Amino acid sequence: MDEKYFPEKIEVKWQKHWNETNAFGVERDDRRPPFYCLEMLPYPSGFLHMGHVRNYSIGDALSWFKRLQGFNVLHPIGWDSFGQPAEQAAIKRGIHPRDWTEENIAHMRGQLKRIGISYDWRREIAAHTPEYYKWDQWFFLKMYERGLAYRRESQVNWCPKEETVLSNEQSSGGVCWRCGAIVEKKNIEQWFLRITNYAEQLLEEMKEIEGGWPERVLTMQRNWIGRSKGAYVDFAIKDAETKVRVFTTRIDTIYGATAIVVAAEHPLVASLSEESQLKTDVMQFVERVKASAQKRTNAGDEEIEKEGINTGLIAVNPFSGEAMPVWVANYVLMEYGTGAVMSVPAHDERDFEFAQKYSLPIRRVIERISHEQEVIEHDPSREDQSMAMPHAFTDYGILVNSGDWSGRLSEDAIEEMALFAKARGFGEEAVTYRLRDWGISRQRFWGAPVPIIYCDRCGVVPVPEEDLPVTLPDHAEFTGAGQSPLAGVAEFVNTTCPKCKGAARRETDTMDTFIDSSWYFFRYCDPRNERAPFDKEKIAYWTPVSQYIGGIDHAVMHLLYTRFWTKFMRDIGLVSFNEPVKRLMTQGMVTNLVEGTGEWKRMSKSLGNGVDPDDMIAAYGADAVRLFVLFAAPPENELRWQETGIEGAVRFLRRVYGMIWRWHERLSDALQRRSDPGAEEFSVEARSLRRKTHQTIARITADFEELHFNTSVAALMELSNALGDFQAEPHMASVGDLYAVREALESLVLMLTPFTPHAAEEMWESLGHTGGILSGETRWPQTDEELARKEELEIPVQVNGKLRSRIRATPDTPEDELREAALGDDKIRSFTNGREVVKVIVVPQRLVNIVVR
RNA sequence: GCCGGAGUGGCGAAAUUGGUAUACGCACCAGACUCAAAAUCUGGCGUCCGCAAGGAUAUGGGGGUUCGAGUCCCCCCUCCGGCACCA
Repeated sequence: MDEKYFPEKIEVKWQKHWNETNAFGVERDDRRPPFYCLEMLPYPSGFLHMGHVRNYSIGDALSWFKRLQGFNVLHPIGWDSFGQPAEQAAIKRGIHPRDWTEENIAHMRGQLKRIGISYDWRREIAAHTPEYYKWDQWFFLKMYERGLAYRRESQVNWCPKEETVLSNEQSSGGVCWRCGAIVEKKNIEQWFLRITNYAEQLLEEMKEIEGGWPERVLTMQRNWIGRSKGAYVDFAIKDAETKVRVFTTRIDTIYGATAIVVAAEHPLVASLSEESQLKTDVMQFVERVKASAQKRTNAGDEEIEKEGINTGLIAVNPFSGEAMPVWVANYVLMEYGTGAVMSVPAHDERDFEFAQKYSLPIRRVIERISHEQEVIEHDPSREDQSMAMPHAFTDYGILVNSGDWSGRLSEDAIEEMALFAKARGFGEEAVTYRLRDWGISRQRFWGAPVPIIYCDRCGVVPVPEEDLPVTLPDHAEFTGAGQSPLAGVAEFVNTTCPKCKGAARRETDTMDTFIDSSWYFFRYCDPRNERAPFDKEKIAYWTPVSQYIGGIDHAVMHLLYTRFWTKFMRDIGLVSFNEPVKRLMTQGMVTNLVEGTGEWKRMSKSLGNGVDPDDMIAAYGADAVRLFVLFAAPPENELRWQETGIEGAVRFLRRVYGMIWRWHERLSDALQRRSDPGAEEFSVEARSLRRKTHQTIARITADFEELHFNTSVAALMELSNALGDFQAEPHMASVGDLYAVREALESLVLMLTPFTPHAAEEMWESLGHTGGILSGETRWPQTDEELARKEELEIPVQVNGKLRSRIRATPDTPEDELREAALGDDKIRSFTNGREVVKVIVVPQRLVNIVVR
């Protein structure tokens, strides 16, 4: 041990030690409890940023803690190495995506090792390797077999900048999740996964993770799935064989329907236009709406002005028999429900706005319950009055003007009217979802090829399992044009049909990279398996993931897909649980001041407020950086980067290191073989130090379970402050003193391990232990409740709830003694003098409150 | 608009879940060491009154429950995040 703390020296030394001893390598071991600590796998952009450092520091702290508690801790890392940036590099610089990706991985791997994150590196995986993406393709085939993967032409979200399709999740808010370009609509043939089959389960089984996942993530997923319970109702079209089906959550308002409104893309419009029954102005309107919908964005735009046109068709309300016009309008979405709605202006804001603009009748059919009597008896001109309403009345209430249904409550009518419709054959109860099927085709090179072959004779033919993987060619031309570069590689495209052996073509689209990340953490459990994605027994031991840590940006995309994937894996018998992740923590972002603005913003190159982890490690050491990152804020909060904060972390480490230096010789030789001192050998100060030690252990152990790292560090600082205040000089210390100091230092060092593993290893060695912290029987320190108990307490005494004095007591001073001591206290007497004591509240070990009048 | 989260010193934040509000750290101020600076160490640090002892006051605002509220209940305000013509 050096006298001074030299992080660069210590860190290299222990990283080498861990590497040589395979310190973090684990295997399935049925005698030990597993703990699976997982951080979201990084995209190999080339450089680690502070967000990564924070993510992995959190995971590493938890991993070390669980490891020291005796768990068999799986802590792996890998690379989400397919995707767009590699292909951009290929287009711009003519470098093959694979070369670019692998160079980046090599560099980032080195960075991770320099931070000293305790990964089992033997389990490292990368999505772009055929050994990995073979299983992406395998899963695709399994879904195809079960009808969960299908191909259809549809309007998709198209990123004009990247020239590729985006899934619904990836174009949330009308902009590309990656580059921020405004998303366009385009019709294209592509592959989908039937995630909507799992909509109900994705919602229902959330119950199992409530409490373990942040509320806001669950809420976002709930909103995204967007379950809505209501009913379908069929409106017949007059003088035609056809009818139009609407979806409504408010069937109770159906007597107030004064029009049917359909989307521009609605089949009714198309079919009638073919028969030339539609007027040309309607046709023109429909084309105009369709065209503007393609350009439409809702990224911060104002609400689009509602527009519509009367088709001249007449629909018939199946409940009332009333006839009403059919309109086409831009505010009805083809993608949701049936693409047709019944317009009830009196009870829906949008319909109200539309009706006002086009002077459609507004008829009130629900009244507020409290005014029920008045309304029915004193308001004969109700219809006229409701014409003047400034807003729609959207609450539940009581039905009026609704034929036989008048007088019913909305809640009851909603159920009964749907049943009635079903009995009469013109409708039924229905549940709709906002969730759409997952479009996974990408017109890109750098992804897993969709394992499908098109044969002129046999049609769509899946690649046989034994022919997997369908590998990417070594050469392709990267032009950036709007189709997959694979289409230009003849030896890839041209193949033989697995069925008829005739000439055939391969699918040239690749799969969304979110497929890679939907199941990667299962692969970590068995990363080199060549016969299956993983061994079932192995994942049964390790999964579900005990704790997952990552950014909030994946709250909907990745975390929804992986839940879906797990449910599918369950259905084909690969796992026996519903949810892949028991506990999720979403870390806050790392921000830095943007120069000249006074604003804290996420670190980024373009804002010039980025901080390079390598620079920080070079300046302060990895341990100090990690300590600061975990101490400065609770993990889910924003972390404001402050270099003075790191300096504080270094100061603390130097202080602790200095204390070890001061004591280590005396402690390691004098106490090594001595049995525990008797109680009488401990001075008051030594007993007090031991108390602090054991209180700290208890506190930190509890904090770790809740991932409260910041308060853990604070507690360690307190313990080190207590050690600093401990007066004895090493050479004069009594046996009791030495024992107490040793206990405090060893506990301090062990509990520092999750935060500053390199420094902890070094100090642990200085205290006379060989082979490293993980060797032998080293364990997280245990609290001795007896020693942690306070010997003497200061009990606050309040008069009428205000603190007025304190009295000394022991933890087992009986209640009445506390009461007498409080009442007898001089200061208290000055407040109670001449007043009547009404009541004395004594909370043992806590406080006394005297109520006077 | 709907849903979720949060408002505590100059700043990041604590508060054993109803019991001493502001732990720990950063910044700042004073002192020691130094020719000086840095580093280090010691002390101070919510606000107001006071030389002090001490007192008053304070957890976004208002009300309530309670012996006692940052914490529980009601109303309001502000900020952050998500979704948004979803019928």
